[in-house]
Amino acid sequence: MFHFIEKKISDRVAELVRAQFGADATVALEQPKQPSFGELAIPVAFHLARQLKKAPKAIAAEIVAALGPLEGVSALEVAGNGYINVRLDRGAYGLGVLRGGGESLPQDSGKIIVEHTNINPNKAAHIGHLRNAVLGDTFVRMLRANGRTVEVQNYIDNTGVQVADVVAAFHYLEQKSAADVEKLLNDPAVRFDYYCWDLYARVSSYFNEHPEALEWRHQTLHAIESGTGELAQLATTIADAIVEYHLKTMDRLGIHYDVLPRESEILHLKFWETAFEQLKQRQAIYFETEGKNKGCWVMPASAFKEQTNEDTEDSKVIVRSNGTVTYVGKDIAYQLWKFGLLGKDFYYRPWKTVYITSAHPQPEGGGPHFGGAESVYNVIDSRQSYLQDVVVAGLRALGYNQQADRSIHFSYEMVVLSPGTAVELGFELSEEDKKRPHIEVSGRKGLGVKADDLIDKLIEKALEEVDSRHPEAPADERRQVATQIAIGALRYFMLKYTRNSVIAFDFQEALSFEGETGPYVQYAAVRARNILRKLAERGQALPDFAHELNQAAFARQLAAEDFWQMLLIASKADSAIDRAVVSGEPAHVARYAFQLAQAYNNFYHGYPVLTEESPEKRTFLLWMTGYFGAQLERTLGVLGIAVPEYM
RNA sequence: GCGCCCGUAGCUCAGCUGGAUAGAGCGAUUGGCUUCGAACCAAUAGGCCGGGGGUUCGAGUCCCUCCGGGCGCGCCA
Repeated sequence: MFHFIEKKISDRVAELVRAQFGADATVALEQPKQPSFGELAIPVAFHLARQLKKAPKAIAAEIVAALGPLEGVSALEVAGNGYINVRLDRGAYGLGVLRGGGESLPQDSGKIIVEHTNINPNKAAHIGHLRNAVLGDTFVRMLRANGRTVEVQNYIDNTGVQVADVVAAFHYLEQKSAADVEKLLNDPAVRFDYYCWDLYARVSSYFNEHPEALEWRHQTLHAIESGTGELAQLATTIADAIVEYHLKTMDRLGIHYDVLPRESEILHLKFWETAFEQLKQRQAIYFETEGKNKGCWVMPASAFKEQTNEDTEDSKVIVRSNGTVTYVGKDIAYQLWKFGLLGKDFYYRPWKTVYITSAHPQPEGGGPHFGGAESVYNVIDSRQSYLQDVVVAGLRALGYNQQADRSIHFSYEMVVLSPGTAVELGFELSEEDKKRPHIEVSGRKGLGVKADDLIDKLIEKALEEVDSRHPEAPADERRQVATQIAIGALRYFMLKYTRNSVIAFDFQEALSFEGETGPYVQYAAVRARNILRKLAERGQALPDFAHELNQAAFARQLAAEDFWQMLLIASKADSAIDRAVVSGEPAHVARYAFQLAQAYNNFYHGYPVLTEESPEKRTFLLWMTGYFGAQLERTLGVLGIAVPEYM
């Protein structure tokens, strides 16, 4: 509702400013510093002051005079040095909310692809991957809540070095056959992704000590690329198994995908070759004949760097002198496909719970269509921004400027461990590491907190609490509630930080259920439900709000400043989500959820609903309870957090 | 060396395209359960917004510079 009014006023003022002053000022609305100033502040007079060479205060007064009465607005006041403060008509506003006025505004504008998770299928997922997946998934939910059409992709690099290393480790280091690995996979006593986690760390350190063993990697990569032989078979088995583990881990967090595009298909369907032709034709890349990049196809640095000293040394190699393509090259091809610009498509088949790409036509034919989006968000950590710039430059060099503008690197900072946490996990730190403010999570070193371990730990902690509060409840139900709380805590923890803030992971903070946490918000939602449940238990029916609450009743009840402020906050969900979408910042939604919960907890504490004696007030309080509850649940839904039956 | 990010309360972080008196949570101190269950609420203390210049009617926010920290800059992905 708030968002609706906001837009209406903003549009109206912008129109007037154009007509009255012939100026094109952006009419952004602000929240007044103090609630007593009103509900909205329009600072437009300040922006006009410079152009018109007039005092802001005078301009503001002119605008107010020209504006006349506005629907839903009870007063416009010039305040401070030139603010226009807006006071809303409380009765009309309350009634508008009750009638569901302007809640959702459908605004579809073409398909948006969001790619996230993208974990190398060679080991278990860790907290760094969790941040990626939770950010991506929440952004998807935000977009959908905003009325957009979204396709979720999780890219699987099943033919890369990381997979090859684990394959080599099984084959050369452990001397295991494909049958042995198969046996290991089916052994219920073995967590295969955890096994690979250790194995990957082991082989990485082995490579460090025995550089000559790197030949294993080359052999394996070669075998994987040819797609035949035992090593290739082993790679497929391992990568598929690990991907399945990742899907299960993410499923615990409520994270799902539409399609899993795989590197192997990009290879076999020759996506790169097609892109290569385009790049050569448009002269986006050139064949280097001298210098250190001699014999390579390179992209000139001027394509992706702001300023360049024309030094060819800065160019980015796309095709190596041995004829193989780099990761960035493949990524350009993949990005072209996402926009439907490659002129090629994958084949798809259902696999587990999603669609996965295939190199061969499927018997049923038809099938789903993926890719061909209008804009693309790649959720990738900020360390890869340089490479993402190169990919975008590739699109631009091909003349796809619009698509380049709509290729968004949805970047975020990494998750690191405090030295204390690293020690707690049983890692031995070098003297150098101990001095550092934090330690980078490293799959190669096997240094990190595994996603499933953290989830399990959170569930156990939540379960202790649930057990002591609800000993009478069935055990499986208690576990269900504890799981929802644990996931709520984890998702919120990953979302409360803005994207470009480094998260220094700390168990104590992550395991907290109090204060600014997911469970705090869940608790508020549960409390609202409890009141309504209690009402039903007493055999009382919910009033017919539309019938019993008219504008005058709302005006009377909302005259109380407390109620008015509470209703305002509760009605700002759309506004908060929209702002978060525009700024690409899921943390804004998390923050709003917390503020909403705070407001509700105040309401809950200050105004006993069921014992209220005044009939009108009681009806109003019940309505507020329902509305708060609905807004809390909706916001939590956008955050991917469930509301437990009880807490 | 070049590029990007960060520096705000003891700790962890917000602060929307520059706007009115800089905010939360945790921790600390104090108070509140008579079940709409306290995973809560209330109150108090705590700040040269890293330093210095500048732009502006107005700067935590923009520009320059310095200091401190992180991350990139491969014919790895």
